[in-house]
Amino acid sequence: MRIRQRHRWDLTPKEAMALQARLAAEVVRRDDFAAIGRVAGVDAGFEEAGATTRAAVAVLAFPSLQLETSAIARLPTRFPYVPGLLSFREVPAVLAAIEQLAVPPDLLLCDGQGIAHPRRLGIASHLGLLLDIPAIGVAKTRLIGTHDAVPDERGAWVPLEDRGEVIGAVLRTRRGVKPLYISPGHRIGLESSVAWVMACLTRFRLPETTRWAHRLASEKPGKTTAP
DNA sequence: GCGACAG
DNA sequence: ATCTTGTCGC
Repeated sequence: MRIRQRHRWDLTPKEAMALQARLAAEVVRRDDFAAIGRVAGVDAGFEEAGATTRAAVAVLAFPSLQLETSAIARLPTRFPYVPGLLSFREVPAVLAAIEQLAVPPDLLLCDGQGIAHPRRLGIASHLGLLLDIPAIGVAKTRLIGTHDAVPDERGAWVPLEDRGEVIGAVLRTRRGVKPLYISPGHRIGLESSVAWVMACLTRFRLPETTRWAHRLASEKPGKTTAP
């Protein structure tokens, strides 16, 4: 799919923060999509001690959750990891990977936060906005916000709050494991976000989309089901 | 000034 | 994220 460049990427951390504040106003926090038959997972890994960013997108058919297609892109890393500015480090490579897809996915599950972010523009919101595709943030740990204890029952969740606003959900995807931090990215509400993440789970802590994307972005090459 | 801090 | 072996538990 072709992607329209909406802004530059060679920004200073200060400029990046200002841009986030502007883009956040455009994020749609309610369901805005029709039938979803293809769900994609996106993630990034690093090679050569961080000099190269390797992004991957894995497209799964829904509801079968069978891998339909995937794409990988490698780009020179040009932004440091700064809490709150993760998208400026990973999104360029992710866009390069998604650009290789013939058909755009109907829903994106991103590694990281959606609106559960200081300026309400985590990587899932930023990516969803740039592609104009519904997106959900699926993070393994917390960036901001407070919450109560999560019942140790698969599917149980409690609201994640910040400054008097509910910005996400802390979801137990499996008994006995650390919960996931789910937050709307773009064009989807909180309850739906939780429901879609649950719908992409099988027997593991992470949804299949995320597992595939992470594998493609970080697994050492040369590994194959050899006899 | 002192912690917290997605990947 | 990444550097890395064995080990505890279902």
